[in-house]
Amino acid sequence: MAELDRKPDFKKIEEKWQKYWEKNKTYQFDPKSKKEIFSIDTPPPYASGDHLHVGHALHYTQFELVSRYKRMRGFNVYFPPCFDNNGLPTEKYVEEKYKITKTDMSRSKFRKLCRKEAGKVEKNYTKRFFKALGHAYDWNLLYTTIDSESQKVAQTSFVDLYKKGYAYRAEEPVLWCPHHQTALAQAEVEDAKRKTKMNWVYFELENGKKVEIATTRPEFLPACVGVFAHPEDKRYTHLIGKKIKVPIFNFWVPIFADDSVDMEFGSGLMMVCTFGDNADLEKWRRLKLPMKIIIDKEGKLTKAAGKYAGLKLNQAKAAVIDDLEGWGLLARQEDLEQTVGVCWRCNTPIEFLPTKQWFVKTLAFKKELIKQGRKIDWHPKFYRKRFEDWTNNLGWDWIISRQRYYGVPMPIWYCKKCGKEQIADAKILPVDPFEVKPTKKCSCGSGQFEPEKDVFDTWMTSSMSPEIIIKWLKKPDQFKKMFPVSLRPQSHDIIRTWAFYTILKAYLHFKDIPWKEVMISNYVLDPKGRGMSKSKGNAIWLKDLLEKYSADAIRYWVSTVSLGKDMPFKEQELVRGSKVLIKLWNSSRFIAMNIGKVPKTKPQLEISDKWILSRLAEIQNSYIKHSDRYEISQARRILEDFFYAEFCDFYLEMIKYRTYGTDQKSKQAAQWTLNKTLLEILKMFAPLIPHMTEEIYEKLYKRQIKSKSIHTLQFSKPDKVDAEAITLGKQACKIISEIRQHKQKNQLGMGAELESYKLKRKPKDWKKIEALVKGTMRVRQIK
RNA sequence: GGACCUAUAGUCUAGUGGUAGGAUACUGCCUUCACAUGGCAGAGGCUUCAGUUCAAUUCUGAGUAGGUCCACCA
Repeated sequence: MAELDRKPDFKKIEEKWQKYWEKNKTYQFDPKSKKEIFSIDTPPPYASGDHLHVGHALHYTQFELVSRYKRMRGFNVYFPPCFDNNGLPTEKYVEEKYKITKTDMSRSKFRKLCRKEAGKVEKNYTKRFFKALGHAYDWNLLYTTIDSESQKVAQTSFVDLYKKGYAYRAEEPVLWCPHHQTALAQAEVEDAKRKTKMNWVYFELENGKKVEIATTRPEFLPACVGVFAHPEDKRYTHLIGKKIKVPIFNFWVPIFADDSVDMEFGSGLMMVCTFGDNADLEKWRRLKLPMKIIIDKEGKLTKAAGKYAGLKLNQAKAAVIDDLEGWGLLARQEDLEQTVGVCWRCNTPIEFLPTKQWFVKTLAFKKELIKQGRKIDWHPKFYRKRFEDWTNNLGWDWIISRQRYYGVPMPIWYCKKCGKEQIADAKILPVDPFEVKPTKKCSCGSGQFEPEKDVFDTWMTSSMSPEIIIKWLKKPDQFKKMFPVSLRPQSHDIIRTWAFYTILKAYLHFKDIPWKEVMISNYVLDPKGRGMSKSKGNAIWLKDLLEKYSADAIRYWVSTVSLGKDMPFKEQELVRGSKVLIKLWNSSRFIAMNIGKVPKTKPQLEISDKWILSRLAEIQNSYIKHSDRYEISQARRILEDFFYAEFCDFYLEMIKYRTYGTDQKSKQAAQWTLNKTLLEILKMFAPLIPHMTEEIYEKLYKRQIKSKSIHTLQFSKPDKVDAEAITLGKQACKIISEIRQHKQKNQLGMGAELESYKLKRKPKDWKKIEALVKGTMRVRQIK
């Protein structure tokens, strides 16, 4: 065995092996292998900037550990890297970086710019993130969400859904972000709390009397289409069916009765406008009220709002309140805590705007989707409930069209004459309808078409990620063999989007589940427990950590985190990781110095050897049991406890008197046991700390084992456990601790020789461990 | 309003129907013999109440606190 340096140079070791793995294609998928395939539907990181904080490191490393573990469990691992460079984030990134808006240039020019920028970011990510952390991707399998194969899959998916009657176009009020000026899906709307004012406004009745109506959105007065009261509200029953005059605008609207009105809220009278909020929309739909639209796509008021036309919503609100006050129509104002739906990207409150959009039928399949969800193994399992809650509560079909530039084009044209849509033939996909014309004439006979301007919702592509990674269209045989894929790792915030849409698509296309298992990972919070982000200024950057700690130490920290729990980031966890690495190095160094030539055949083992080998077997069993359930942190803890508290603290001390001594048989038994135990320990640590274990493997084992890398080895089958050896070993450890305490109390070094020692209590089988204890603690006589 | 998760030393974390294990920080002792980025030792802890039980930190119920999702939000 070769010797190890006194101190390891972490950075040098890391760079060396990162290069080696790349050059040797250590993690390449082997399509010819007969091993069972384990495929991972990797989450694509947004290539929209270079903000890499420890949260990303955690998220991506958590399942990267799994890929390494599965490889060593004997699977043929299919682990593709990927980037999401599609959709809004990229578009916004480019707009911000160049200080432009997308309308400043042509669509194709803008898209080129987006691709260029995304490409730069991807390179940066790869080098400074995935490779710097030693991630075991097969880079040949790289995909991005905007590349032509992904576009083809997304478009093919749409064409298939259209043919099956699951995709339809309709004009109706949709959730609208005035900032991004696009329609949004329900999943893209989040709640935000804010303070606002409740305004008590006077409306005038037909008899000239005034009544108060409370509203948070007086700017919507011009869109008022009715006033509602509860049918049992005695204050107002006499008004039902009569008319009421809207202040400032002085038009009359009817007064209706409806159960949904809360008598306690406000004055008990509710004004309904098209569309101030969900409740308005609901009543409009149910009661077929008229529609008065007073806002445009930018969130400005239209001509229908009279003198307020052209103002933005919040300006209009201020102006209306001013006028109400000036004319004595404002009874009073109250502070109010309000929750509003906002765009998840820009926090702009969403509005309702009727527009023509494409939808995918979703509401009709709620029951089936929940059934599909139950066929999938969720880790941890309680997240399945969240999927079901979301599915049960869905109120809208999925809007798949977006009014953006950068994204996958929708393969649709519209007849200029009759307006009928023509969907591209599956054979010509991917297609940009701006660049290609339909081959067929419209059924009305016209050959003149208008291309669809909208692009797909980014989830239209992402929801097909299992199909994309295993090449649904390019390699149908492979697809058949590998679908559903093995594992989807993802974070919990996108269960309602990514997980949901992926399950939906697999069902609509194949009546199947997309993956067998889902692994939901955590958020890293800052040390005070808040979410980490660049904008909050509390992010801890990976770059800074990598300057201070080794990649393996960071990976070690990841392996301490349990699934399903968000955790605040604590730097002290990295200190522990660094210590474990040093301990592993030093113990290996000690073994290398003492091991000499390893006997080829199994020698006659002594009691301490049998003890540590039995314990090793027990550890191997539970390590595998936990890892198979993705309980990486439990597996790691069991392994680490064994390595520290039994292997280093006791076994290595137990064999010193034998390796330094003259009894060759005893020495060889110790060497044989050391050699085997350390190798298995290294293998179990290998997925967690790949650089350090590879370095030690190279120095100590490469010559005796054929494998070029520890990472392509498999875990050995655990030996049978010798129960007696375990009991005796435990007793020996207990007695050794007792003698250590004695030496400590008497201010003796641990290596000091003792003439005699009297045990507190002699165990039953003392004879079997007497020599071991005496030798280890250097005591001549034990009574 | 409904649902889910969590509650263990200053901090982080394991575990159990019967004396709660470890890390980190703190204190003390120990440097020829792998390791001071070390070894050994010390001090310090089960959210509250009720129930089941010979016995509850563990099981059951309720409460409290924190986190999360959904609904409501005129």
